[in-house]
Amino acid sequence: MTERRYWLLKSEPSDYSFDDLMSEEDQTAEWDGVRNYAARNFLRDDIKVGDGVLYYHSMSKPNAVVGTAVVVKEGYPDDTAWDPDSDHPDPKSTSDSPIWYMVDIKGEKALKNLVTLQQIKATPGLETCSLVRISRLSVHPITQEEWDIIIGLGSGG
DNA sequence: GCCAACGTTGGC
DNA sequence: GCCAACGTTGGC
Repeated sequence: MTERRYWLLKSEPSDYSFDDLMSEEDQTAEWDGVRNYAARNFLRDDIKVGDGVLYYHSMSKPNAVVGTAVVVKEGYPDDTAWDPDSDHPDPKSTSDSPIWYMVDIKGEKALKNLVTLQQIKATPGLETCSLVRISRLSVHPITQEEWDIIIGLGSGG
């Protein structure tokens, strides 16, 4: 019995925004460029096809969850690591022994209302979520309860 | 294996 | 631009 899990993925909108994702063919993109071991482990080991994704804009005005997506391909080697022309090359990672992993996600829909970091910090049930506690991580596991609260806030209810 | 120095992320 | 938090690196 596989249980659906939920994740929060961070991106700087000036780098790759939720609108950029929704503009892709099939609204699908590789989630590449993660160069942090904790985040890598989630991408490689834990994120499965069908898992729910909250798309969060960092370094933005405002910093906020802006939309939802779904995982359509699970952990596979991030080939941008050994592309010297990519944005995040890492010569230690090779196609024979990859270090970094990525997943593919498909954008679903923009939230009706942004759910800002301020709101998240001020909302009972969210104030201890991973995003608040470990702000530097780019991939966060979230619970179903946290997912439900954020979706509720985001749909204006 | 410890720890200091340094680099990066990201909120403010 | 500053600073806190945390990861990585390298000397010992």
